[in-house]
Formats: sequence, C-alpha cells, structure tokens
Amino acid sequence: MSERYLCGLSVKPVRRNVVSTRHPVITLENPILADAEKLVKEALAQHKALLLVGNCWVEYVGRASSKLEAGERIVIIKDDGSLLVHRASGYEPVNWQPPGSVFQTNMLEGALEVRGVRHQPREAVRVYFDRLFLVAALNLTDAGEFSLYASEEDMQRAILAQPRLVEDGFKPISYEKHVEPGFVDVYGTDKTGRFVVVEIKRKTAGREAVLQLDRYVKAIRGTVSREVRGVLVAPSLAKGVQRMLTSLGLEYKDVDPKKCAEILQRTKTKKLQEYFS
Amino acid sequence: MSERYLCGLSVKPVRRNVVSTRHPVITLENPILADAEKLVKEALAQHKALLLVGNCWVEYVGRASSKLEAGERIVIIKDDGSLLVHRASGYEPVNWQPPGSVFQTNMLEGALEVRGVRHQPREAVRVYFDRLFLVAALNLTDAGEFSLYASEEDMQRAILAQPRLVEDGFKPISYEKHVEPGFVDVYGTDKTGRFVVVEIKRKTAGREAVLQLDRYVKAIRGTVSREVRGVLVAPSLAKGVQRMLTSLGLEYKDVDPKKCAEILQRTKTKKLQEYFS
DNA sequence: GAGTGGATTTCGCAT
DNA sequence: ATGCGAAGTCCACTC
Repeated sequence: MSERYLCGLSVKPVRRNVVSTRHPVITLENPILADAEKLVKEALAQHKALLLVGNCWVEYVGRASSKLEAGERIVIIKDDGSLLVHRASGYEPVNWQPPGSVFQTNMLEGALEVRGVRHQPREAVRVYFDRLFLVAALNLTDAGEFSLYASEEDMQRAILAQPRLVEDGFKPISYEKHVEPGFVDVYGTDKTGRFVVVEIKRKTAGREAVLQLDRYVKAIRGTVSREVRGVLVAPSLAKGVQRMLTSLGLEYKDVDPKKCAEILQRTKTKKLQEYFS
Repeated sequence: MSERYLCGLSVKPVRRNVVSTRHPVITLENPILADAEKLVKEALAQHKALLLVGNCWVEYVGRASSKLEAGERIVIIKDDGSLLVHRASGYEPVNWQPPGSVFQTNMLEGALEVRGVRHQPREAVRVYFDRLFLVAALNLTDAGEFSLYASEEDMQRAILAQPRLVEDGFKPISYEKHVEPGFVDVYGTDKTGRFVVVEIKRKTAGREAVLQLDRYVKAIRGTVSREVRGVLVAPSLAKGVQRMLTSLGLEYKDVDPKKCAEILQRTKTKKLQEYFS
C-alpha cells in the first residue's frame, strides 16, 4: 500500500482516459475511523461508489424493521444511492437500501455511522463500524451493454416470428391482449378459424400457469361467439398439471426457450410491436 | 469462555477477535494479472471471500444466456461459492452465480478468467478481467444474528388469521375500511354483536394513535345503530395513554409484533384480501 | 428432490 | 404515481 493514500485527501488528480495510468480506486487499509470517514464523505460528495469492509452492526426501519448484530461484512454504496450489506455467505444482501437513498456519516463514540434514507416509502438504514479493514472509493466507468437471451419475451418474439412453434396454421392476431384478468401473451387463430389463447412460461409450468390460462380463455369465451382454445407453451409441465389441463379442456405445447433464442438469432430480431406494423 | 475437552484432551480456547492484531484482509492494488491470479487461487483454495474491482466482461450460460460487454465493476466471490457482479449502479447484480458454485481461474492471453460452475441446474458464468484495480482476500468472522421484526401489515394479517389476538369471539368483517377520517385497520364484531374498530401500531402507541382510533369510532357511531367499541392494538403504550384511552371509553390490547411474525410463519401466510374471498 | 408462496422482493412497462 | 407481471428471481417451508 502506498502512503500517499492514507488520508485520502491529498491525492493528486490523475490523468484520465489513459488506461495504463488511470487509478479509479483510492483505498485505505486498516484506517482509523476518522480517516475512513474523510474518504467516505469525499466519495459520497463526488457520487463515487464506495466499498467498506469491516466490523459493523446494522439497523433498518422502514417497510419492516430489522437489527443485525455485529460482524465483519462488506458494504457497498453505489453512485445511484443504493447500499448493500453483504455477509461472507449468501447470494442476497442481509441489509440494503434501494437506489435513490441519501447518505450521511457521523463520527460517534468509537464508531463510524453511515446512514441512508429514502422517501416513498420512507425507510432508513444505519450501519455502524467500529473497525474498518478496507475502504475504497471507486470511480467506475461502465458503458458495457448487457443482453439476456431465452427470456419469456424471447419466447414470445420467437412465436410471433415463427407461429408454427405453437402449431401448424396458427396465426397471431395480437400480443399482450388486454382481457379482464390480465394480459394474454399471444392471441391468434388456428387453421380452422378458432381463437387460440397462448400462455407462455419459460420454465416448468405449474398449477398457477394453468389457472391463469383458464381465466383468460373463460374471459374471452364470454366476449366472442367463436370457439376459443387455450394452449400452454412451456419447456415442461409440473407433476399433475397435464391432468389439470385435460380436465379444463386446455392444451400443452412443448417449446424450449433456448431454441427460441436461436430462432431469433437466425431470423432477424425484431421488437415485439414490429410484428404487427 | 471456559476450557473445553475434546477427546480427553484439554484444549485452551483461543483468544479470538483481538482487534488490534487481526488482519483478515489481504489486498493488492493495481496488480498485474499474474499476481492477482495467485491471490485469487489462494483465496479460493482457502474458501476465503474475494473482492475484485476491475475492467471485465462476463458470459453466462444456464437457465438463460447472457453477455455483458466490458466495463469496470465490482466482483464478489463468497466462501459459500456464490458470485456477484455489481455495476456502479443498481441494487441487483448484473450477473451472478448462486451459492454452491465451484470456481477456477485461468490465465489467458491478456486476461484473467474466473469461471464458476454449478449443477442442478447446470449453469456457468465466466468473468474475464484485463485490468484489476483492487483484489482483496477476506477472512470475515460474522456470527451476528439477524432479526426482522413484523411490519404493521404483518400484524394486520396475523389478526385476520387469528382474530382472538384481539379478543375471544372477535370476527373480522373488513380491513382498511374507508371511513371519513381515513382507513380502519381492522373492522369486525365482538361475541355480543357490537362493532369493533381496531387500530394497530407496530410499536409503542402514543397520543396520536388514540386520537386516530377515537376519530374512527366516532365516525362509525354516526352511521350505525349498534354499539361501537374501539380497541388499540400495540406492543405497549406511551405514558399517559392508558388514562387517555379510559377517559375516551376506548380499550387496549397488548400484542407483540414478533408473536405476529411467528403466527404468520405457522399459519400459511395469505395476502390481506384472501381472508375475505 | 419438486412444488408453493412470500419478499424491506427489484425491475420494467403500461395506464 | 400506481399497478401488474416477469425474474437466470432467491428463499424457506411442505410434501
């Protein structure tokens, strides 16, 4: 560790945009609380992200209330005003504050308090550190695009691009059709002119998916004179769901979300609305 | 702490948490990739937690697939085999791997690859770093207990699930009943058929809770011919509030939010409206 | 091990 | 703002 960062204040401005010389990270190792607070205050003022590793306890009051006894954890405060308290184990943060929170620090007797507050709903989290192992102020540049494939929307788009995924002769009329209980994923007609309600699930479809489909079919039957079929599209069915479908007069079509993602790569990908413009 | 005996041997307890001498964090600032890999490998082998800050890109294949273009991010690998990739903004990780994943590293041409794999379901994430600003191996001690206290809505649900929390024979009619000054938390009848207005407070009830309840009771008395009682439900009363209640002809029932939380855990939790469908 | 429902869910999109 | 549904949801609990 280099000494010049110890106070976190006397840092020479760094030449930017030169990758090899950028130093977007200012760190303090095992700082005394007062030094830590300086760097934290500075980072908060500059809307930098912050990384704090140390012994802390946490109180939260808002939608619920919680108390976390002392322990060594990782705390992240991001530049959008979100806060995460992570323990050494577990995917989820044990405490957090959503984006848009406002933070301030306080030096107490033997502890550094970091408080985050947001309104709508009103909620506040207080983190108290009595020992810090690592404090880092981060100036992160991140314009990288994130793309996700094989989501439910991909399946929906694939079905619009290639309707025979549902069945031969299927012709989509609309997507996200609004009916009383909610929105029909895909709505169309079969080769004999009957209406078809398609409910899509990207993973094993359970009882709930069937009930949803059933509600849509029944709702539409009440508004049209033609026959209405219901087709559940999913990669697999939970146990007992096939029987449920049969007894309700509904159908199932096996469709793999990954295959849908491939179809979208081959056929030029469109936005949903472009299929009906 | 007393001495403990293991296999007939006397084992002196080790003094832990001697704050001034513990150094649970090993950090590298702006390391070359090879040095970073060494520390990462070491930390993974020892099941320490890891903190990596640097420029990276990410690929995920599993339940879905995703690609994240290059950018500067925070990566956490925890001792239970979970991984988080956090951008500078946002509550959620942009990429992650659930607990139980197995990690390994690879030095590629100009990049350090960290790969995490888990089975059931099979999924893998690959993070490639070409520049690291900070690497920290963490040996965190965290035995702190986390407790979540019930929200007011939890108490409301608990009362609907178990009306005798208010009193024997209490029968809820509605919740959030709209009356002139606002919404009655729970509204019902007692065993003799009188109406009961219940006002819930999650913590010590003060003057304003009583005034609120009083307004509701008076408002409803003006609209019904039956007798109307008012019951304040809370874990405790502020000073002088009992006298205030008495003088207004209102009642108090002590209810512990924690007990409500337990009830909701035992009886299957429902949404509020499901108690009246 | 799968199914079910809740979450301080978060997030995005529509009204 | 509000409301609804998806999510690589995660998580705990039940069967």
